[in-house]
Amino acid sequence: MNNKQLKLADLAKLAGVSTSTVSRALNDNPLIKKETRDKLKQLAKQHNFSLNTAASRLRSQKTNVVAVIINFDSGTEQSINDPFLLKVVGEINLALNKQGLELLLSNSFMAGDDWANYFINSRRADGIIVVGQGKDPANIEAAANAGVPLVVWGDPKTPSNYPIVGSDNFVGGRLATEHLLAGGAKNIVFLGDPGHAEIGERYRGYLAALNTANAIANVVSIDITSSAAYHGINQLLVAKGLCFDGIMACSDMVALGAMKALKERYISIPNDVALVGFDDIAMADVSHPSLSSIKQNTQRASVLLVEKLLAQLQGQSAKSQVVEIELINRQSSKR
Amino acid sequence: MNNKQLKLADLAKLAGVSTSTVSRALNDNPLIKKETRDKLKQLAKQHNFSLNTAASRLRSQKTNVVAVIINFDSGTEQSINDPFLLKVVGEINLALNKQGLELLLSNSFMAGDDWANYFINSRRADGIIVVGQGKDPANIEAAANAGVPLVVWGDPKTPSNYPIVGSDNFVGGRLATEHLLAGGAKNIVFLGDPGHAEIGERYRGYLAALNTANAIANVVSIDITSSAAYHGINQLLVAKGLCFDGIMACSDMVALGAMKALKERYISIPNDVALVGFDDIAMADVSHPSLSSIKQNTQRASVLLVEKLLAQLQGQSAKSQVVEIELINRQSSKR
DNA sequence: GAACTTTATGCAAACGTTTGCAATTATTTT
DNA sequence: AAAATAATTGCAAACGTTTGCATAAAGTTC
Repeated sequence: MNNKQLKLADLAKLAGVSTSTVSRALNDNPLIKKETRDKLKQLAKQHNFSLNTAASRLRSQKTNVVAVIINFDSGTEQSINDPFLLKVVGEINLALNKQGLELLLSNSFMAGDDWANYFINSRRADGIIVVGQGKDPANIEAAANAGVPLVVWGDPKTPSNYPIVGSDNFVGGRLATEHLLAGGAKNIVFLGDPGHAEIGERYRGYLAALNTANAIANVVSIDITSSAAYHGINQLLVAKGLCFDGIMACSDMVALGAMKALKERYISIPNDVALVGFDDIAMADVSHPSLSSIKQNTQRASVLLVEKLLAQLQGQSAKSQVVEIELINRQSSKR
Repeated sequence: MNNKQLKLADLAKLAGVSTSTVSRALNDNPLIKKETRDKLKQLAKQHNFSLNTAASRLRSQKTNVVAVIINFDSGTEQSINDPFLLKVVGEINLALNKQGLELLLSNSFMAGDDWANYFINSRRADGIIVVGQGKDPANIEAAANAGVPLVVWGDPKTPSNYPIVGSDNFVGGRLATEHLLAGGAKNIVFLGDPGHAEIGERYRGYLAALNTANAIANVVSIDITSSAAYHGINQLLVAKGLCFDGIMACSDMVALGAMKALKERYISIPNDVALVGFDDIAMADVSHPSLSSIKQNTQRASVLLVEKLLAQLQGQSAKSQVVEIELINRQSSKR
């Protein structure tokens, strides 16, 4: 390795041109003759040169970095280890990279409350992708009002002055519930916290389906974790016995926690209780019985999120958008 | 929001001091009187000021950013969506934040082959954490030889000139196998690719345990994905019938894929075939039967990784370190 | 109270790019 | 062939911090 770090000026000297020319060449600026551009790029590669991004960012006021914030409700035990959220982050990473953008992974612990300040004013990033609306949109709204390029993964139907991309949670909830009803379930428990935006929509979808079928709602409001679900269902069984024959879970992790509780009591799935989850994480297919689920198209959503952020970075505006969902029919609901 | 972005000089003018004083104050430099420091910090907060990191990085030659590279073998289908890898990233994120460091999430697609160049020379990050050794350590070695502060999550026993933190895979493999043997299994399949460093160690642990018990080895070499495991076990069953009564899987995802294949054929777990996985991901506890597994202490490992990286950033050296593992005994191996 | 040490602050020069504008060269038009 | 236009390249001034050194103020010693 070279002892001292090459800079633009050194490269320019080597090539016998000015730094401006090299800078432009490396940025593929058509002002520079194609021939010269290619020669300089090759020289740079040859000498293992790479631009100092700090200097570049300082001068150009652009970072090519996007901050991704995993946004938790303060009350939840749901953590950065949640498989679905991490899956979304993984997909966003791929989508960003495809656009030549880098991903600064962050969370409310680092960023504090004033995201505009922490990320944008400080030139850490050009824009923000928020994963999860949380119960309190104050931070997001503040950032959006400050004019920060910002997109959110969440419930697209929530009125907002920033674009939200997410699944059609209402339809998802309805589909799942209708599917359970069609399978013969009469007493379907909704397992999850309707106070959370996305889950609230799923809940309303659930209610709509029940309403059409003249069935009665039954909510067990719990935190979005599998262990909360496990305990929630356990408690319900202890308190009231097997008073239900279907569960619409607000997430697959929650569904799996519920399944565990049922299996431990030798309650048959799907015969005694049918179950549908939400998210279609890898585990759903591998669990036994395999878990029927509403599949969220995270890949498509991630591409959309990045597109909409890019649009904002270029001064255009962007709207919320719903991503299609799909019922994945597996064993846990088969009758 | 203020129309124009405040800079250090503006703040200095407001306070009636020089920019140097403000800069030092905000960096908590003891050269500045405590009283002045506090006053200036408060002023900064009041005006929603935040340092331009681009300028700061340019001048100070430090970024406070760590690049995390998810390092895949080129041949594998294992993806950024792998729950275990993402879990590790999540833990590393927390550990970094605790030290005031930020996390640039990357992968070989963005970084190319010359990591020293892409991350360090370009001042994108001060150091690198590589998650996964991959089969070919060339990129890692090149970066380490270039003097880049670097740590790796992987098999700590692999000889290297860079610190590797990871579980005691040999002992893990041995423990798992001994556990299966103790449960009465005679023909234990090792499910995984021993060519991979970490898995190779697990395999050797498996062999050691078999050796002591005079049992015969049987390897089904597959990619580290649950679907590869599913198909691998299916094929084995088709080809040779139920020729085994135990499976030591190289990961939980792999174990879950195998379980699915077994259950579909109504092979009882653990009675006909006992199973132990590796990683102890969330799913292991939630699956049915719950999956016995070798628990990797990712949290502790992440803290160690960050510590060792920090040491290198401060010019000290750091050694590879083994993190304790633990057998989590669940239903899939109960006899 | 002069000479020194200690403490607190300011001056000004970097850090390595990008980019508006000027300058040069090559090409076309008259 | 001169004039006008187009195509390339270079000059030099930013971008907003940090930091070595100089300076000023305050405290200590003889």
